[in-house]
Amino acid sequence: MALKHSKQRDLIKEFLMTRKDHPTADVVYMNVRQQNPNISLGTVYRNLTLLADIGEIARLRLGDGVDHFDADTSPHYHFVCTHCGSVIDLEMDDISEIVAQAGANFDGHIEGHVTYFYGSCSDCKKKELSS
Amino acid sequence: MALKHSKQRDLIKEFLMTRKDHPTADVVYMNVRQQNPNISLGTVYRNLTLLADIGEIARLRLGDGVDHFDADTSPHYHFVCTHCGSVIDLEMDDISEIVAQAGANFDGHIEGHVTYFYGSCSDCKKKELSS
DNA sequence: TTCCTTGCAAATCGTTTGCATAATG
DNA sequence: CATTATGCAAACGATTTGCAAGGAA
Repeated sequence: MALKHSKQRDLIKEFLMTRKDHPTADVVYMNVRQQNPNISLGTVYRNLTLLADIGEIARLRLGDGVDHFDADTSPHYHFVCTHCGSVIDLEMDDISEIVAQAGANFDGHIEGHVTYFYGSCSDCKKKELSS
Repeated sequence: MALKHSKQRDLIKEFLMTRKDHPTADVVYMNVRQQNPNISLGTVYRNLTLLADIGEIARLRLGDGVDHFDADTSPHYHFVCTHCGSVIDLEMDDISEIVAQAGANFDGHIEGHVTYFYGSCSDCKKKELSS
């Protein structure tokens, strides 16, 4: 299972690093195909999974039934707009103390947590007000 | 769209109320079929979705690719064991102040958040130690 | 040459849906 | 009677996988 270089994998990672909007596998596929029209969707999925497994990218499960991917693996939280589906990084203080709170009355071992926020993004909020 | 009574829906809700382990649609189907062998999986899905939509049950998306359902709709948090997949209720203090923290530097409107914790449940933790 | 990676297509899996029939109010 | 709900099977959408061929070390 030694990792070998692959042009496709490089392309996928490079593309992901240019985006801050947490694209899905399909969006990655559409875009990467412009550089390499022969790349297959299966290859995109395989590489996204591989990159996520080795920690070079993050896989986001945001309850919309589709996985999103993020080249930014630093700890941060996401906001999901329930109107337009956009996924936005939040600038907020660390809340990892909730892990300690969760473990206080629990006899297993808590390794981490998944948290995301939802509501209306600023654009959709404006549209609501003006309608 | 007036709701009509249905024996199947009652069965599903009753079954769910007897369980604290947050079963999936398939588990509901398997069990409810013992009372009504003719019930179809489609009916189980339709009713779980309906009950979740009207707020009588909660749909849990815990990143394992399968929806779980919970008859307990009171606010509480869940723990997911990454080894055996079990889903357990946590007894912990309210952490909804994280919504305010998330909104501090955000110009959209945050309506809520999804949070769950993961790690090893007490049983799996024991097995790890003894191996 | 070894064996990891790809492209392609078929397969999987959870979930949804169309339709004719049955049950409810 | 007007409608909602059901059973069945087919359809779906996202993701995974088997396989033979291609590419990296």
